[in-house]
Amino acid sequence: MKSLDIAEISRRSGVKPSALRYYEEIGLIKADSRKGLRRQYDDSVLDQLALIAMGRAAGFSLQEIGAMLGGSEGFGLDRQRLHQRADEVEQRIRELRVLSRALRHVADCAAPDHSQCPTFRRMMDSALSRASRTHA
Amino acid sequence: MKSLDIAEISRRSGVKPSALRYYEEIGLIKADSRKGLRRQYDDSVLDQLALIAMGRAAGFSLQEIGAMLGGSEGFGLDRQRLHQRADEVEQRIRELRVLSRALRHVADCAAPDHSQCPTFRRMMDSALSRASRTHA
DNA sequence: GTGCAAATTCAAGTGAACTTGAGGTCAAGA
DNA sequence: TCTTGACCTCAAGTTCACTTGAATTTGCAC
Repeated sequence: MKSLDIAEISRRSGVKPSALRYYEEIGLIKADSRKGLRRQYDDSVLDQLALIAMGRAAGFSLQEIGAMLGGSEGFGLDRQRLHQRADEVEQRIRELRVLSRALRHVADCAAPDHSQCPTFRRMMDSALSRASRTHA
Repeated sequence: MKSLDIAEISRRSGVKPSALRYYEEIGLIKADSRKGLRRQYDDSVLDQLALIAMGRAAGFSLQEIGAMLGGSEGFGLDRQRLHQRADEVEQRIRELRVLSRALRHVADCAAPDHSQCPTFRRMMDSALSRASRTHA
């Protein structure tokens, strides 16, 4: 359980000190002690920060992420909700796979107008039908 | 090539009229005509909007998305860059897979402190080593 | 002990992506 | 023709996630 200062945490996580203070302010992470005024962190915050970054990448707000990670505090940890969140992430992954394929298609296909291309149409149509179910 | 009004586009895409006007303002989409003042859209904008939504989900800014989709305008379309973007999307997908597994793990694992759990540690360590390569 | 680079707080500022509101226009149905 | 509801423009406001700057404090190398 070694203690790391804010600069070290910042260096290892890629998150700026100002952001680390902000995360603390909104209750996402905490420094386990102070050396004078200076924050000292347990290295487990590195895990937390990695999860936070992934959560952000998945499109969750910091509040939502806080609810997921901090759920264990004060007796919470809604396991069903967590699986639901994982489902959302997997849905997002499916979207991104379509996007990746679409980008590569556009990069490779000679057709000037992709809306006519049957391959492209097939991709978009399946994406669109899935999307309409989502925001319906 | 049927024309749809802004309400219909909004309904089918899930994007609010105000956002559609905003997208037009920044050059992401365009209405192909006006009926009086009112915008009339070609239904191909539905494809574009779906791609925009996926791009947003992948974490790209509207400007970046504009550069990807609008590249064909005025002779651009950097195919290599597009493959590079697809690579980025696939990297993001890998992150999200880790997140999904981490969430399900936390939901299912009885351990109170996951930083001790070897399964969890393995996931996080691989994620962390990949992350450090990214922001190094 | 002295100096100073690096930390701290707190308030205000920033950029992205929209939304809202006020005031005006107009297509279409009764 | 007249009404009316949906659309328009343009400026200003909002939220989120931070960043920046000013004023202050302090751990640590010398």
